[in-house]
Amino acid sequence: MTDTRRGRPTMRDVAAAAGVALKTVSRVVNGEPGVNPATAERVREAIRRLGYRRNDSARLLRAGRTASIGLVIGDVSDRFYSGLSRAVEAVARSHGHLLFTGISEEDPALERDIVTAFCARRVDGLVIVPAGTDHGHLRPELEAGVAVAFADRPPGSGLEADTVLSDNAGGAAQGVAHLIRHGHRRIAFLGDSPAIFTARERLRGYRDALAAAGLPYDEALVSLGRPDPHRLRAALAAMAALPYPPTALFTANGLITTHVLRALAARPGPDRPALVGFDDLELADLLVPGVTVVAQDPAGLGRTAAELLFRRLAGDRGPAQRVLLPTRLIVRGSGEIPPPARAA
Amino acid sequence: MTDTRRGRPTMRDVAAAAGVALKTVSRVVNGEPGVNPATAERVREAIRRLGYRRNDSARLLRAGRTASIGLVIGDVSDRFYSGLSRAVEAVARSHGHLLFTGISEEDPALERDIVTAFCARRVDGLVIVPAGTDHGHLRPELEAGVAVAFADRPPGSGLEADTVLSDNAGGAAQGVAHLIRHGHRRIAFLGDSPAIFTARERLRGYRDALAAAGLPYDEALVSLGRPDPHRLRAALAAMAALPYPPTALFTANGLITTHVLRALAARPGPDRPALVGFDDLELADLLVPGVTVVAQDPAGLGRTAAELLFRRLAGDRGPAQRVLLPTRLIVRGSGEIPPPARAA
DNA sequence: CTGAAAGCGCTAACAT
DNA sequence: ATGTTAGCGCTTTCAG
Repeated sequence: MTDTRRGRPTMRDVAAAAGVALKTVSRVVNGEPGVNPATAERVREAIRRLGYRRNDSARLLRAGRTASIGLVIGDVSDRFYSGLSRAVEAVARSHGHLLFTGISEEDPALERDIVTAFCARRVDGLVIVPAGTDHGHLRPELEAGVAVAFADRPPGSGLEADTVLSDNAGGAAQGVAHLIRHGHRRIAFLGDSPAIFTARERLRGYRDALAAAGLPYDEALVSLGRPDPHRLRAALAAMAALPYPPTALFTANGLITTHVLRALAARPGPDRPALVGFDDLELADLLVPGVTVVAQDPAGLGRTAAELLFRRLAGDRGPAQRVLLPTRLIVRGSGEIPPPARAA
Repeated sequence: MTDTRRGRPTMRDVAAAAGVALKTVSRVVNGEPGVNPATAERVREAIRRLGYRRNDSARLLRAGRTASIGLVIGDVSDRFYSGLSRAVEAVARSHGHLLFTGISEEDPALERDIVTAFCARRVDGLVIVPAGTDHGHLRPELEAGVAVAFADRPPGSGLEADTVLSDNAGGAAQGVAHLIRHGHRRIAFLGDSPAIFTARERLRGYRDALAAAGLPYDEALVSLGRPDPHRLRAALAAMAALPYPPTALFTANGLITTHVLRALAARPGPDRPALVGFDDLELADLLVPGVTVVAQDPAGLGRTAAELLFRRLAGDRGPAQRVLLPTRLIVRGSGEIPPPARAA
């Protein structure tokens, strides 16, 4: 009732109320030594009466940093991104930083807007899962001292920055080799658009595994493009109509795996192809057969990227690091279906 | 090379470089009228040369707001929360606000810490999915003008604030009624701890549906507690050992549904109970049978809460609103299994 | 059209 | 032990 002054009480108000100087209030608020206990109590009393809370934005402006970092991802509602986010948030918290989250919808222009907005707020650092391929606009920020770490995909345009990736090629190779080990010789690859780094890497792993087993690379067994149900159904139908259809499928990301599983369920046949997917799925163990996958570690990507970031913020000036996180093959049944006798 | 002055260039630097006053730079940067085009060009040139970017944190300190809001959720890596987050982010963006995300891990103390940290930064508003039951600490913030909206669960301790909820009781009643309609008379309820608002509400819906059908409420068929696999398996076993075991299950949240599905899969019997779950699951359509669920709309909760928040920020001083969002029954098979003949 | 001065809320540096 | 001054980077008066 007394304080209908627009807005919240400031240190100045507290000082006036307690009959001391501004700086004394500051000392009490920050627990600095050199304040007479009685005075301190008077100040605390005033703080309580006025409901004073320190304004950290103002404090940090003075300090020249913001104790906040920005995270840019494609879509929180995706399992992969949300696992990554959670880890970044945890690391940020443990370092006393707040986290801004921005969603790029995998749109390079939007990603750039978000990054710009974060930098305008002077975030101390950025963790980016890049949608764009040109990150030249970040160079001035880097030079100005903003720490940047990339996760899941490397930055474009030769920017030097810490980067944490899954072993996409190795994981895909592992998955394909698993199918080969189970007797398959005609293995289809259903992947995302080759414009996407991880998609290219996984395709590379597929080719590596084929080559290592002395199997030919057959373009008719490879379909790349947006993870669209129609496109995938058409691709599967085309492959099924081949003289020697594939006996196994490698689906190169989680969304593709689910769409393909739906397509297979919609057209149940006697010779169900084996399937190994990249990315783990919730309930994958409850499907029949269970879905064998190459799982990556989204939380590990986020945690590692954030930790690299804070190492930079702590003063590390070493050369940019590139960390590769291993993947893990989870055997559940779908990848162990043998090829039909006549096709083996 | 020229500018090794610690930190980034400021308006003052630009002014010096362009040979104008600070205020003129401010005018150019903010597109204010009343600057001679030639002068403006000189300023722009200096901005380019120095790589100047306005510091929004400083600008906003002056403006007395932060153009940011805080979101407090239990766990981004949960489907429900991530859908909600995504919606809140979108609304924040559309209003030119940045979003801080804080993860409470459903821990009231942590929630409070996060809220306090957000308020110390002077966020303009908060969207909270409350874990705590006491939100008295928010009263001063509300009085200071911070807008607050609650989502999914109401605030504790009689705080008056906009709240958006799912129709938990109605949805649960709908799911249970569906089972009753399919001939079930002994329906188990497997729910979360009654300490949780949504768990209580869903239990209420269960009882309502039973009452509406003239069926008795049998405590032996109700199990409440943490969504722990062991606890749930034990509960299911105890119910199966009853003289008249349940012929259908209502699982009151997504996690419980998945644990129960796993338990049922591990012990396949002839008389598989029907099942309806609260919360939709990814791949629920691909299980056999498909999982019938009562789906809520996490994005709707987030969007609505954020919109209410921005309405407040736009000046709405009306009484606190409470919005109830409908749920939707999705029929997929598990909820339509009839009771065994002898039990009907 | 342009600029000087004051101040947002706070802290660091220096008095007293 | 306490207070004064200056200033973080910007915008809002108000004067020229």
